[in-house]
Amino acid sequence: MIDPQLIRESPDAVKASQRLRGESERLVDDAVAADAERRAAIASFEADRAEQNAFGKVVAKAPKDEKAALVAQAQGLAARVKAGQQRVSDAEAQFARVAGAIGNIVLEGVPAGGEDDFVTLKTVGEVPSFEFEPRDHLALGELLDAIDMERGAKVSGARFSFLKGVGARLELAIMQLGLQRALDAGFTPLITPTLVRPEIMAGTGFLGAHADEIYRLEADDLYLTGTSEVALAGYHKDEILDLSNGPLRYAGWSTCYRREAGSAGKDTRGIIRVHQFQKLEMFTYIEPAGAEAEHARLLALQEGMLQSLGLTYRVIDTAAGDLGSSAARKYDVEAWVPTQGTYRELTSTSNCTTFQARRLDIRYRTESGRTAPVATLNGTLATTRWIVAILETHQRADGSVAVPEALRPYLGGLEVLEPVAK
RNA sequence: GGAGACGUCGCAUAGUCCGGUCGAGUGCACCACCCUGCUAAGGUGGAGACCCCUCCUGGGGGUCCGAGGGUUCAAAUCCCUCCGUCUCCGCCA
Repeated sequence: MIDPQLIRESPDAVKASQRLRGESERLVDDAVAADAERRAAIASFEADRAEQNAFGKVVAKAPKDEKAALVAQAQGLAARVKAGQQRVSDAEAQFARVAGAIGNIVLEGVPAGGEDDFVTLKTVGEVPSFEFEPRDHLALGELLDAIDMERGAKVSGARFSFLKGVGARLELAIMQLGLQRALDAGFTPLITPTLVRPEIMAGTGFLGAHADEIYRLEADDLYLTGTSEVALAGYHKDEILDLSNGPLRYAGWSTCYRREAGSAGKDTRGIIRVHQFQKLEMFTYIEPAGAEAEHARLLALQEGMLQSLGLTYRVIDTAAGDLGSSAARKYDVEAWVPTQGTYRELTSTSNCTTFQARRLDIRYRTESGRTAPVATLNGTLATTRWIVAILETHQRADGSVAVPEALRPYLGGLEVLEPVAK
């Protein structure tokens, strides 16, 4: 939810943002109208209510023989109050529906356009060259006996896998490395629930346009989360946070579930796009003024991880049309995947400014003692998909894979992953 | 899964049986001032959140007793649904 005051006072700014996203500008006019109706309904109801309250006191204090007449007199007033109350709740629902459909105001400098209109901010590392025909991550994973897609399919269906042996250890090592970096940067680790209530899912903005991406357990009316961001944002729902000692930073570790409903035929080979994976996610609650600096900080932590793993990558500034509704700006870090000859997303970090917090009613106390919505930011620190880039980048002619130094402590000192004879 | 108890404006509680004087009392913690004087006690006053209006360093009104409905002129109080917490029993890892 964007700031209602902004809709009222600067509808043109909101329209400009909608234009950049390629979304409806008329929604803004509708929201302005709904807001006016909402306020008119409230003013009218409250006047009636005040009258009723005053009258109620007269009735209570009246002598018995006058009560019956007064009660009869109050009935009309009561009917008016009830109708007014209905009008208010209708008007508020309408406003919430219309205003809620407006995406977050994109930040200055975000490129206009859709998925392909991103701007590359930088490219780091050399594109690796091989004196042999490089194998893709699944071929390597099978040589190493690290990835088993066939049995994944047998047990759970397409886009499920078993990580086995060094594959399983590699996933844990990546996660542990990320967790250590997060701890060093002052984040509090959280292992989060992966099943959440509908209002948490809706509050974090995941039940909008991409609702069909999400698994739902009908019998229990719970959703499986596609990222721990959902639980991390819901964690402080309805709270007034104390940010006087600085922002709150969490590192959420969870399994993530995605239906991949719209991606039939895309990335069908290997573990690039699967229904279930592990992810370590950073999440920050901060005063709005510090949000952009924090965004840079999250991005720097992500880059530090890729650098430590010896990966070649680029950083892109996602175009407005490709932002989720909660995000005001999003940077992706994409690693070079040799056998695909392209960069693939390993991390994503979004600045949601106050949009998400407003919907979840998460506030802090300003210096003047008032409450105001906080800003929230999130960013990936490690996921299962990283295995793809690591295996392919560090492979050798014999199918073995050099372990990046940063990971070795988490693999019992292992320096090379060797093919396994089956 | 069965049975029961409970949910009050930071925390702890009163109030609910029998609807109106609850515009929600009290204690602790908090803030300001006073008194005293020294790591404390006492006194006085003030304090919450949200929304609307406004002649906007202020004033006024409304809403909030877990959430949502209902009954009523009037609901913390009566009724219904839901959510949550606790206790006991059963079952399972």
